[in-house]
Amino acid sequence: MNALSYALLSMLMRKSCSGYELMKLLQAFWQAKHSQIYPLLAKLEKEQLVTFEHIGQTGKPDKKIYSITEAGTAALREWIDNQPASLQLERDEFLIKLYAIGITEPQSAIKLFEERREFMLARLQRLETEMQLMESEEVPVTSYASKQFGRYLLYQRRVRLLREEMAWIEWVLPLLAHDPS
Amino acid sequence: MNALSYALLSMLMRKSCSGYELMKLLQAFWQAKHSQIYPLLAKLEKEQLVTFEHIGQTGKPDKKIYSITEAGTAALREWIDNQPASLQLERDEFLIKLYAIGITEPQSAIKLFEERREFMLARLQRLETEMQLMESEEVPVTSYASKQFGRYLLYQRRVRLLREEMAWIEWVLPLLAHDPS
DNA sequence: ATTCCCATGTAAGCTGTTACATGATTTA
DNA sequence: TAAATCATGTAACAGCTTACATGGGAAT
Repeated sequence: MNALSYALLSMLMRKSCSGYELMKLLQAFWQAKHSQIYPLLAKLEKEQLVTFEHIGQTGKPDKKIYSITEAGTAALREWIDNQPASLQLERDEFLIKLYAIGITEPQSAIKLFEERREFMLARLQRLETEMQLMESEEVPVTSYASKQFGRYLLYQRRVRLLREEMAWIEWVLPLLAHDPS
Repeated sequence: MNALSYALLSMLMRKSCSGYELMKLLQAFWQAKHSQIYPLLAKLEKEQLVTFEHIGQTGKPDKKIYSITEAGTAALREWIDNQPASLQLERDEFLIKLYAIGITEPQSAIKLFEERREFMLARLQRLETEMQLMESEEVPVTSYASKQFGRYLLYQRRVRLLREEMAWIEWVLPLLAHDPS
């Protein structure tokens, strides 16, 4: 059982999903390609941590809707409660470029930051619409009782971090523009 | 040439380092184990993007000090200027647990967040001492002219994001504590 | 006494990406 | 007409982790 397995189980706690849907939703906090997800779901099904139901569709390919089982729920709870939260890694090519920013012309540096700002802004806007959707649902998501609570906290964190990165970019840009060289 | 190769070249632009030192410094923005770094350095040396000098030491193992070559510098600049900054991924097991936080007792949730806070606080303090060290150096790091400028911006970003995550944790904790259940 | 730091390297195995494969419907 | 979306799967390869290997000096 690797981290991605638990990420899938975690998603399925909120609602039953197809592999395709899981791939989309996972982008928010544990990016994975379909070629990794489909075989893993099959493995989890073999281990009876999830089950699936075949859904025939017209005009679209058929799909499998996966649900978490009681054994799956137990395995997930066990992991959350007892496994130390070890792993935490970041892979961001922008940061590599940033480190060696002095190697380029100031113009290139400014371009790099402006592209980053556009990218982050687009992300932030997508996130904010998703959050509004979440908050407009019947069941309030802002209390521990809600099944959406964890997701809500996760999105709050992402919005905060994105805004902070935007603020950092706005702080950096003048330092590049007013360069005397 | 993968991203890690450019990360190594990027580090070597600032100063020549041993593989061991590179591994330590890389933790700041592109975590990699020594078993990945040493063979890659050998490969970069074969391609003449870096050179090394053998340094004999007493009481400590000998080491190789790697330096970036002109070809290496050119390759790095080319990558920074012309390759679109695609990749950006996060792998944080805490976020998986967060998503399914409703599955655990509020006590477990609180424990999870408090551990996260301690971890982040320790990181923040380490970073802040490193930043003070950087700022106390003779050469000012806060302008484009400095070789440390990129590193300084990177650390500024990290401090900001860490502080924001701390603020988020402080915002979440009361929501968990004042839970009516 | 045990663990950590320095310092480099190899081998086995797991994780993750890219490419191959299929195919109707919708959007640009 | 080309590309994107939905939807699943396999195969080959690259990236990354864990374990094996060595060994003195310093700190706990």
